[in-house]
Amino acid sequence: MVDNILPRPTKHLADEKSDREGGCFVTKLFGKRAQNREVQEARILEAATTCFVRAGFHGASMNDICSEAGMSPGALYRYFPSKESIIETIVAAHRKASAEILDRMSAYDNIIDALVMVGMEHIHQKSATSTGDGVGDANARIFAEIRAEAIRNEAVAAQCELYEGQMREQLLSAISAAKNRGEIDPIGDLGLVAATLAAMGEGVIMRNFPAQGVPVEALEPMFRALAVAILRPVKA
Amino acid sequence: MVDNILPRPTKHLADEKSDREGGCFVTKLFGKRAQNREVQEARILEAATTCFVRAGFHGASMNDICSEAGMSPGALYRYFPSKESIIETIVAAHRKASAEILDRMSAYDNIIDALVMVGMEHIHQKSATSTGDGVGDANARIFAEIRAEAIRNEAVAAQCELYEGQMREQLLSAISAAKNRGEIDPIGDLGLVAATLAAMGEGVIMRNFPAQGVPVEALEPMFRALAVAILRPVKA
DNA sequence: CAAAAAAGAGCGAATGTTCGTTCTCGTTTA
DNA sequence: TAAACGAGAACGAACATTCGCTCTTTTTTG
Repeated sequence: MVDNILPRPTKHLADEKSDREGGCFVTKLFGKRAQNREVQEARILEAATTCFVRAGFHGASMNDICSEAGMSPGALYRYFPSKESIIETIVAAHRKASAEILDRMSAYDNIIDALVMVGMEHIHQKSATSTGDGVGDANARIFAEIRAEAIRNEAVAAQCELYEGQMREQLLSAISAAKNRGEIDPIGDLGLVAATLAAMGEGVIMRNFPAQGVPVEALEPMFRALAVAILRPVKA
Repeated sequence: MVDNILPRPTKHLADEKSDREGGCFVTKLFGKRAQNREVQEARILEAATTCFVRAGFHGASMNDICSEAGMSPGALYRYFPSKESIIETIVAAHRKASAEILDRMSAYDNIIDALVMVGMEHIHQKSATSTGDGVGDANARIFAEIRAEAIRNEAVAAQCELYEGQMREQLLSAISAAKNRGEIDPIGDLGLVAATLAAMGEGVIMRNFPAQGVPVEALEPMFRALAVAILRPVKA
């Protein structure tokens, strides 16, 4: 899955050569060829995301993706070794983008505001592997697909766990810090409190209210009420 | 060899005959054959549910379902005309079971208690088309699968909408009744409030906390806090 | 009521299609 | 000039579904 950096290896002389000429090595990493590779990979991921949003991971065929990317199967398979690897890349990008939203919590000195920001940013989030001009609810659709896929696909589950483990930790440490400085008085066990907040937030994200005509601003008080109810800020 | 070419024709006298003797009619509806049909259909649905929980709607093949049901494809296809129809039947049963939990809300004179009951009952809910001795989290798994399938499959989306429309109405009328009798002071628009409650509840159900070692009782205060935060009961 | 006919139930091999992937070969690039 | 790129036909496996057939149950007929 990771070794798609050197398609069709024929490894026997490769090491000798890269030892022999260093210029080749630099070209490999930063030259036109390498740049093109990145561009093509991005093109494939974007096309795949479009197809997956439309038909799901299993409903979209490799031919669909090829057509969407304007590429033949032979070409596409030079960049990704399998459909599975495309799915895993997209899942990882999606969950990573979610995790990065949590990084911004530290900019807030108020845990409630921080949580509201996390929720609202997720609502606004665009699919990490598409350039925005597709269906508006692409992110919510992909998210539902990922949750279902994680149940049956171990590799996808591992990708989710990788980033969601980080998210759990960040959430937990933010909450316990707020508790320690006397800002809140959460109901129940902190781990459960964090998990419940995350699960309830996910429920709203998946329901994709903006696509149903609900204005995004209307969701802010909902997130705030949720955070207040579970964390119980103490009066100043 | 050649003369058995016409084995299954001749429907022409059927109507006359069923008019002639009512006994046939009764036999058709309640006789051994009809009973057997129901038993077989249930057997297929249970086997299909097991396979779908294990591998998803698209990951499970008809052969898998046949093996699980101890039945040949030829036999199975006598009871369901397609895989699609099995999926739709299971989806409808699942969503119907959810909707029926809401029916019990009317037994409560307190809207908060009623909502907590709805949440907890969903946590305890077993898949409607299986006889319980399978994986404990079958219901949550199927639910995630349904949500993803509803995005791409119009028929499944319609089944969901049918029952979820009922659920929305029940929730909305319960909330507005409580508001009218001065029991609560909900934040924001009632429709949005109901939708948010449902979405957040779904998030918890899908996360399937009991399967992750969280005791079910621990979830009750979470549901209660959620309901209190969104509906804001007024002090007596 | 017995015999005959029809319909139902079941099996498992066969069918036609779709799909992910690979192969072959011509073209471009460094 | 050798490696990378790319196109598109081809391949083999898997899949949902159907077919031909046998055996059993129900219904009709003489």
